[in-house]
Amino acid sequence: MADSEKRLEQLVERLREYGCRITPQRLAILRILTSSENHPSAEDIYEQLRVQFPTTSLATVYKMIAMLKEMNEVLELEFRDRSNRYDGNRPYPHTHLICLRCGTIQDPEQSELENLPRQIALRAGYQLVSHRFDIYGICPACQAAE
Amino acid sequence: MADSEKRLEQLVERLREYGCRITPQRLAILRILTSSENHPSAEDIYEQLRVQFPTTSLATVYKMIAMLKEMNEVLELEFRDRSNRYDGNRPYPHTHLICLRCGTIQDPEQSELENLPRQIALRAGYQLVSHRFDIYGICPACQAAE
DNA sequence: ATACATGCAAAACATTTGCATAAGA
DNA sequence: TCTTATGCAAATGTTTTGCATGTAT
Repeated sequence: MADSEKRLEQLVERLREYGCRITPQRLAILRILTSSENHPSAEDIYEQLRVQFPTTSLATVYKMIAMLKEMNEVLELEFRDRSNRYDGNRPYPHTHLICLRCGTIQDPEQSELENLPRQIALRAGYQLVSHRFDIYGICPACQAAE
Repeated sequence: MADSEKRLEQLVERLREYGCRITPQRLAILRILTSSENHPSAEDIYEQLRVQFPTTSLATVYKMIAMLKEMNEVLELEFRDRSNRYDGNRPYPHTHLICLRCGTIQDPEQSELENLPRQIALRAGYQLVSHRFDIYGICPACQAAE
């Protein structure tokens, strides 16, 4: 898909500006992140990475993610009871639909949250930094399967 | 405060119905939870509990929390990078304002999310279970202090 | 009396860190 | 060449679990 290739090039450029070396492992991680629509976990990324780099480690994946977080180029969705999940295509806060059965995370068509986070923050005197809006439920496929 | 006492009695009643024993430790944990406006962590609860029960353990706190979660009588706000935080007064999903500097968690006056989670879930064919709406920023006190 | 709760210690588990080796620039 | 990245192993920190002892009912 053209979109994910464009995003890949953009990320490579940003890494270069940032003074990072473009290693084959990093390129592969970026490719996995940008071509992924399903918010992979670090483990997911690692599994895919091992296809090309059988001796790679989870530490490499985590170090790359840490770097991308620092650059605000990946969105981290934290879960204490499972692995964190990552979105390298939309690295800004946005609404997520999360299936509690199969673990799928998708972005709904529209979300109309608009500037609610800003309004609420402002009203309470907070300086807005970020927000998180997750909707948890059972996805259509899991409903059909039960 | 009358509200928190009423909530406490309600919880004790629910525990009894559930077939749980009302131990002094459990009563104290409930008291800490219901009288707390600042979304304590398990550690916070433990520290307060130790005042009355110097030999108590974190395991006791966690086991009690697990029981209350099972009964849907406590809301757990999960954070991977810090401790989870708990709300025993409003055990249903609601909007949170979270200060990234001092860690305070408060509930905004009004939130006008209304039935947005339900609408979005429905539109995507999901069966709604729960949601999470967190707004992260810097609270007024921390802004003044910098 | 007896089933359930407590509290200690050890386990679990994702993520982070230290460090020697490897390899981009 | 020389600095940065990799990948192994060990550490971290919160939450969970096992089990012997204690206790509410």
